[in-house]
Amino acid sequence: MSKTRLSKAETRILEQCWKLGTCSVREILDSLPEAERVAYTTVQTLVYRLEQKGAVRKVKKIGNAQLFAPAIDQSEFRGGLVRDLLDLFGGSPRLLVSNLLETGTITLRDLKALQNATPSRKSSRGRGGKGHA
Amino acid sequence: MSKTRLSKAETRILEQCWKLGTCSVREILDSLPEAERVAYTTVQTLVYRLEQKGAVRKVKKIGNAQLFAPAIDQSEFRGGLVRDLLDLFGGSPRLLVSNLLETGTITLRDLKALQNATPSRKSSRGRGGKGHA
DNA sequence: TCGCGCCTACGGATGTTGTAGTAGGATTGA
DNA sequence: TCAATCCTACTACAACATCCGTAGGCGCGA
Repeated sequence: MSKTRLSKAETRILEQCWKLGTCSVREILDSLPEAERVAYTTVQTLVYRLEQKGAVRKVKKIGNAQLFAPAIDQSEFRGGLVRDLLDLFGGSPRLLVSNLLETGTITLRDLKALQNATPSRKSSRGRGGKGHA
Repeated sequence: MSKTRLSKAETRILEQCWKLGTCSVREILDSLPEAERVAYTTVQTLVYRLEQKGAVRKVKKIGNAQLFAPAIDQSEFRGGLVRDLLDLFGGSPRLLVSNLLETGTITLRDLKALQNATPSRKSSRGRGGKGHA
């Protein structure tokens, strides 16, 4: 699972699912900001495709409305994206962060803050957190 | 420029161009690892599209073979990718680096090393060419 | 000069994505 | 009970991406 790539629009919908938790097509549609409003059936199609790809799943039926819930974890998903991106950085996360620094996207101050905020995991393979990759 | 998004396959070809420098379609093809080998004309099409998009340009003709060279800078290109990815991290580079840390993709030690390696970006424009890690 | 092999231009089959319409079943308020 | 709603399933379709084939041009060695 979670191996299939999601398109831009699909990702957008999945994001709303994360935001909303268990939700219906209508709720997703309504949660989209004006500027991104599309037709009900458009959202429906995207949700459908997300289900095909295993990114969301049907969890319940209320009346005749189907409720969906994200089937993949946000951080798991992000991890996949990062991995993809990393490929383009020769697999070097350091190069990636370097780029962030070079372009001023992130600052040394940020990094420092992160270090302090990060529970010093000595054994980096700890796998103690939420979810699972 | 460098505003046009490149597809996965196109990016793959562009990468080879960066690796090879000025090169012909055939050279690109030959440089692809076995596993990714495609037809000559496929590479040709992709190179052609890269040219359309301004990512490579014709630089010379040897015999009847056209030589191409990358027209956009690798780090410039990467910057765009990072920006895209960042959108999915709520625009927060810190979240991104956080993810890197959480997943053990990068370590605190790495970060520290980067900090030391980074000239406290007041003035230095680290225009370093091919600093491969 | 000829033919062979490599090159380019063009075209096309197939798949994916974005967007949405329609038909018809289920739900429900009056 | 009935019509107004809302939902799902299916279909449509254009734009784009991927991958490759063919036709014909060009350069070079025999």
